[in-house]
Amino acid sequence: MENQNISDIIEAYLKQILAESQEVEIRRSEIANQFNVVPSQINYVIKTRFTIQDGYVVRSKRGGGGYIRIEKVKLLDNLDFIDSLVAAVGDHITRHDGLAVVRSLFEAGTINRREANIMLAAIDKTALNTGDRDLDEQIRAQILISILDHLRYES
Amino acid sequence: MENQNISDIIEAYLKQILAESQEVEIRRSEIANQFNVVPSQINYVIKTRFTIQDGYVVRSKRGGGGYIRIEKVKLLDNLDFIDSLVAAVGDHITRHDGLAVVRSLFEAGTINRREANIMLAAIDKTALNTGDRDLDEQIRAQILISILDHLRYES
DNA sequence: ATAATATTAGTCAACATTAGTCAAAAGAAC
DNA sequence: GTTCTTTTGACTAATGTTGACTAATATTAT
Repeated sequence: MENQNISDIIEAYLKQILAESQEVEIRRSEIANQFNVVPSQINYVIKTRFTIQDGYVVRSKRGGGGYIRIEKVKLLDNLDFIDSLVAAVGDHITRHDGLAVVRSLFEAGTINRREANIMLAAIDKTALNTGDRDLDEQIRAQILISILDHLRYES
Repeated sequence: MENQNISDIIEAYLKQILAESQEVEIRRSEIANQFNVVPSQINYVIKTRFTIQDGYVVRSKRGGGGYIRIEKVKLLDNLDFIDSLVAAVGDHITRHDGLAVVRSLFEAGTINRREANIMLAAIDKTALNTGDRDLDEQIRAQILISILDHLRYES
């Protein structure tokens, strides 16, 4: 414990605030200054220690009055299931296999029919049609994973 | 909260009036004066926060007795509403404006919070990140229109 | 009526102020 | 000493602020 690196210390600082208040809002440069590190180290801390798998959702805004907001969310009981689907999606997925992923979610009761239809609309050939099949499959994978990550918690 | 930018404050001021009275009419220079900004900042606030995607219609007149009028759009029925959103999306749309479209659907009651979050996940920067901004905006538009078309006959 | 002037709002580009990305360098763990 | 993690900083991107210039409309003078 006496040999903590600075990232661990910043992590602990933020989590201490989160233990009491559900959400922290910081100005990146202020925290960087406070701990005497470069601003981008705050991004590193967030990227490695405040992921959705850890139960945190991060939003930010640039420009005047910009901020980084970290929110503690309640993770659902479906983590292994979501993890397995994320793994199945990988970094490329065909329409056919994408449909199977959505169907799995529906059959598991994770999403209802309306939600399934929205997902399908987002990944069907109307939506994804760049002319480059490989690119379409890549984007389809990213869309699915982005949605799957949102299904990990209540919002 | 402690360090809001002035544009957010002006936005909140206008929306507070709109919450009670359906329509605001301002004199640009008066508001600029009241908040101690240059007049063109009022245009910036309107352009970034009171778009048709957000559900607002803005009319103005120059010259003596000039004004800017902001009206919260009355949603006729779902179909016209979706048509207007499809038109607003066009063939390119930024994340900012895409978010406004989803928010409008939510506020209109066309979709619920869960559905809104799925839509947002499908068009956010995690999902669309090809490295080519123009392409991202094109795909974002296609995804939104694909979903909007589904909502048309589902609801 | 027409022209000149005054009074509004609109546009656009420069500048300012934030956060994000990425890869190289440094350090720690094994 | 090889690999993984952390630290750093140069560059990028998003958003907000400002002011000079333009455009539209109304009012006043002729």
